[in-house]
Amino acid sequence: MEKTYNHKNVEGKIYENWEKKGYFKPEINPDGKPYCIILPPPNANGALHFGHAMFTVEDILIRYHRMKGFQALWLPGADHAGIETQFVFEKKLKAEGKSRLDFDRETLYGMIYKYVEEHRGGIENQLKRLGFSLDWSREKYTLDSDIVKLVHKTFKRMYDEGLVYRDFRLVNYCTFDGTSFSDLELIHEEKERPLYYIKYGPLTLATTRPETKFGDTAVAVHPTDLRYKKYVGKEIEIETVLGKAKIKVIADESVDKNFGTGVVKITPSHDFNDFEVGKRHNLEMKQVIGFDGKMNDYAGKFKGLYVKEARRAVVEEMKKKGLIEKIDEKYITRLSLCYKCKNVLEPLPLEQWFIKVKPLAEQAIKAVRDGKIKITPSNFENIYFQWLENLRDWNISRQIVWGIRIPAWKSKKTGKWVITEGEEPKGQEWEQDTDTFDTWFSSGQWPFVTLMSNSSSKSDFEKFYPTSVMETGYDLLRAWVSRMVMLGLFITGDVPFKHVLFHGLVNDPYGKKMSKSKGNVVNPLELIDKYGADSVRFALVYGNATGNDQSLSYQKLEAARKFANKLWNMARFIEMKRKDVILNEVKDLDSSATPQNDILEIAQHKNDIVMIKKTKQLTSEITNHLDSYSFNYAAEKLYEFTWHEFADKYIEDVKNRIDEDSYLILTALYLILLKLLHPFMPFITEEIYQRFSPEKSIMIKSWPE
RNA sequence: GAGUCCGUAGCUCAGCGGUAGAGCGUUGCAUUCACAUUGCAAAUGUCGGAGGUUCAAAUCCUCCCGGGCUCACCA
Repeated sequence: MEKTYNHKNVEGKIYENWEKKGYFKPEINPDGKPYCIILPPPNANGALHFGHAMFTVEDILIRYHRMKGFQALWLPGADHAGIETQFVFEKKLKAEGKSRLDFDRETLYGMIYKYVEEHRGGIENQLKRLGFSLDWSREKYTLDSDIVKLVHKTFKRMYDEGLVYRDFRLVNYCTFDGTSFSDLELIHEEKERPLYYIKYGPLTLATTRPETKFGDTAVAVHPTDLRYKKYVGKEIEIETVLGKAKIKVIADESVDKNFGTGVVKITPSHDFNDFEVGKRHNLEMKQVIGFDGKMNDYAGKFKGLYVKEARRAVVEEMKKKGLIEKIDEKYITRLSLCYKCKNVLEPLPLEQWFIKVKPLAEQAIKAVRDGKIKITPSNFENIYFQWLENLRDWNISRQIVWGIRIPAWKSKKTGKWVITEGEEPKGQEWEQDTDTFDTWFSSGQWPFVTLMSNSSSKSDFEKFYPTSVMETGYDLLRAWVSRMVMLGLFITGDVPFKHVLFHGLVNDPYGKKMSKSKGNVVNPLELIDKYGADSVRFALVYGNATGNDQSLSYQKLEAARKFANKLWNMARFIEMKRKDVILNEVKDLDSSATPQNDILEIAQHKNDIVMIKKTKQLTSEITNHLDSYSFNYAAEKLYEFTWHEFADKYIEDVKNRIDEDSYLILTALYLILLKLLHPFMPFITEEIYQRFSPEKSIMIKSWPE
């Protein structure tokens, strides 16, 4: 053996061998109980980042269970990542001087599809570099035709059961990206925005958005506000930038008497609150801002101006006409921004498909309350409950082409909608909805659609559903995990997973969130090159409690690398002593004839007996830690024991009194350590193991007892 | 505005009711006999602050201070 461990000579070769032998397939343990984790599908177009590297936790669980003899399935997949990917592609188009509007739907979709296909293998190879024991033969993609079919089916069934409806209402619309977003996909930002006090005939009201005044269809006051009681129910005459007009005064509970003047303009087409007020009072909807972000006919001479320009122009005009009483320049308002392009989102009225979430959320809450799903760390349960309890209906229509097109068809004759499982309805002329599903609508079905669509093994769904654990970053609790619970329960009648396990984020060495814009992103692949995958994995797990964020630590990586080297040299010592003590050639040092109990029988020396006991104790500790998802405890304990108990004390002791028996005991105990370490550091442990026990793999039914 | 997490050795973090821990760093000594080293030993903390509960609190409760993250349709 070489004097130091060199991961570069080992990792690629080992992984290739594992795959070739089919070790990652659950079928290698045909008699075992099923154990299944579905990999959170990375963006097919993306690159490896630390969120993915944290999936190490899943590999630890899978390897541990596989070693224990479970039929362990870790199912990989990739997500088309709708708006995310289309956004990247449009940027590319822009760089080439083109735009999405230059292409028809099919062409654009085809181009993005091809573009993604070119990148898709990348992320998969990167996951392999981390040593992940994923069953690649079962890999799925959200745009696979069988997945799409199942997603369509879900939508149809929800529609048939009254959970899907089409409605005309305000959506958060990005006029730059040309699509609406769900409530989750917004960034809220506080900004200084002038608050204008505008004269409306005899009244004065405060607003940050004077340019929407063309869409006002009422002015509202609080029902108990004595100041304005005499106006309620009447029409008042007002002077506007476009001349004289009349407007109704209404009374509504939602008005805050203490804000501004206690008078609000009601613009049902451009404000969420006003939309509700408008509904209550049967107000007319006047849309004055178009989906292109420009003012339309209602704005008179301001037509064609972008919202920002229009605001400036309107304010100027009002000032001239003496319609502005005062301006509070320091007013702080909260804006909703597009999470992709950071522009201000416009609430615009649009017909969309919505999912009635209440009945689904109730079931999802119940599943956790009843303990059918456990969440670790448990404090995330509160966030889960809180969100589901206050959930509003889910807008699932996206006005982009990159995604699964909604199987809804509108009759050209009657204008009525028909939902199918994907095929065009017959009989008359139909027009398909041009929108696609919110990405989370398909990924929210991931656990059951992946298992159902794996035709290679028809019983995957029966066997592995509900899956054992869903492990992911806590940032996906709402967008993804809660949706999986809701949709999984709805379609299958059972929870999609029994346990949710959250890991934290990996920040940069200074504790700052890694982001491209800050330029502090570290590519895990570089670290794998430098320290080896085992060390990266170990460093991510060691010294960090489950679910907590951590800062990338080069010291920790270095420590893990040294640990790997230590492990290597322990093996080297054993290898070197082999010839000295063993007279007859022993090929397989891990012969099943020397499990712990048998060693105990040949053990005579007091120190050997003690060490055997200690190792046994260690084994049960590690087993317990893994069963309770305390990966950091397990890693720390293994590190401590291997180095400071086993190497520093025991090997030093045996060194001076080595004979055939003590050698066999030492080797057997060392092999136990290797096995306990294998889920954490798969490459080096397998490499060493195969040197001691050729033709075998450390990962098959080898967990020590 | 609400929620949530964090504040423990120089740094990064474990510990979460019973005499303060790890890694890295620091300081000695030993060693090249498995270990581009390793081993042995040492130093370092009123466990963010103030109250409270308890025989006992870094650990539970309350408040405050500092930092992170998340959520939220007040014009």
